Amino acid sequence: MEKNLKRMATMHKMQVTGLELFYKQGFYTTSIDDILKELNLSKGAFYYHFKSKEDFFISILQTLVVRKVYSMLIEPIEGHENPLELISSCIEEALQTAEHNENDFGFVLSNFMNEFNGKHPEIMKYLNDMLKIWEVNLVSALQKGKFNGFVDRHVDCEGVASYIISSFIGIRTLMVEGSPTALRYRYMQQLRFYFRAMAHRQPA
Amino acid sequence: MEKNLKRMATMHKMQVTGLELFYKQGFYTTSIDDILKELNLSKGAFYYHFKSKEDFFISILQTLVVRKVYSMLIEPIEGHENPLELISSCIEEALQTAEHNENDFGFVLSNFMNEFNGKHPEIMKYLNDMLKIWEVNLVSALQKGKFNGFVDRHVDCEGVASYIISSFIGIRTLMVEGSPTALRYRYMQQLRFYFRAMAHRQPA
DNA sequence: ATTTTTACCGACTACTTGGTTTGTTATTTT
DNA sequence: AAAATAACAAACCAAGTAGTCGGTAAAAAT
Repeated sequence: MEKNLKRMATMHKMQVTGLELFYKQGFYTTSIDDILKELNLSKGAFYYHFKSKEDFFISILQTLVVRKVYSMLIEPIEGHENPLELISSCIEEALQTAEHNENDFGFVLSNFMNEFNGKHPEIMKYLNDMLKIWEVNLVSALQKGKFNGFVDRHVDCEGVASYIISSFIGIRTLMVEGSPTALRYRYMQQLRFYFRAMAHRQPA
Repeated sequence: MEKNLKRMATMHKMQVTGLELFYKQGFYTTSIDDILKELNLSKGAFYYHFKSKEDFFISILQTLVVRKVYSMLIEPIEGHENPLELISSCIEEALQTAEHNENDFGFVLSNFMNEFNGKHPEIMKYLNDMLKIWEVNLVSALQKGKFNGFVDRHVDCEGVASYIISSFIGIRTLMVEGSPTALRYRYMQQLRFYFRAMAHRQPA
């Protein structure tokens, strides 16, 4: 067990640094040596734990990225309050986090989708699945909101969910360059305007 | 003059094939040899016309990409009709074009922004400038729409413009995988819903 | 105490990359 | 016709790249 701990610790260190550099510099433009140099480890160590660079990346998706997505985008919208409020708050927080992170390079999922598109179907499937999970949770939150009288019953929940995801991917892409604070502010105003238009009309 | 024509022709061929492959496979993951192989040309030819790979790419941006953006996103929204109609039609057409293009890899500008972010400030500036041009034209179209009584005067044109751009970038990223037709349909419905909420209330 | 296994080192291979350089050929210019 | 130049071809180079492999120190198992 003690042994396994050491193994896990080294693998974890590599994965964390790997994600950092892949996110910052891209997968294909980051060499394994780049990662190993940062950790003072050697090729031997890497290929002892992982069988290839791709295998390494997939393990990062399965361990680190999936958790990030859950904690940032999915868990915050669970609950019985007004989903339109939950969702907009969740997105605003995600944007603020990105904004205060001096090294922001966009939305992890869409960045990698962009890079692996047409090159690696297996990895694309992982990324798509994660987005799908977010979408499903958005849809069910909205449907629950309908049931609880927060959301107008004529609203197309699937449509709204994918529109939310689209605009989020886009604003995250825009935020990497240009003034993120102003962008976030404007974006949130429009998102809330969009949400108000589909809120349940309270009988006066 | 005949000479200059030949020169231009060869350069143009290289740029077209270059854009094709860079767009499909990415800039850093496409070698110059890949492009030259497709054209049965040699390294000597390439470095006779262009001084580096980066220089080559910038020339592609300045000649091909800029025109594409203008003809697809900017010219269609010029006019004195209802800008909300012009914009939604323009976007729908852009999405349909992408959809029927069997080799679609997303929105050219955001794809490249994604790839060059943090790596090449000069190229990033070119890409940002093009996006900015689109934004400025969207804003002025909306403002004109206000003046002509198509758009509600309380609308924040800058906010709407960047929200449109965000959602477009996002939907184009999503469309590369998954069912583009369904995505486009849902997206356009939400966009039009969003637009209706900001249309000038006709006095009944 | 001895053997075995874990976790790692670092040199090495085979290959690709952007870019240089030295030709070569057809076309102008003189 | 001779010289010059434009437009390429192709061999070449240095710097990387992912991945392999023999070795090794320390810990675990026997």
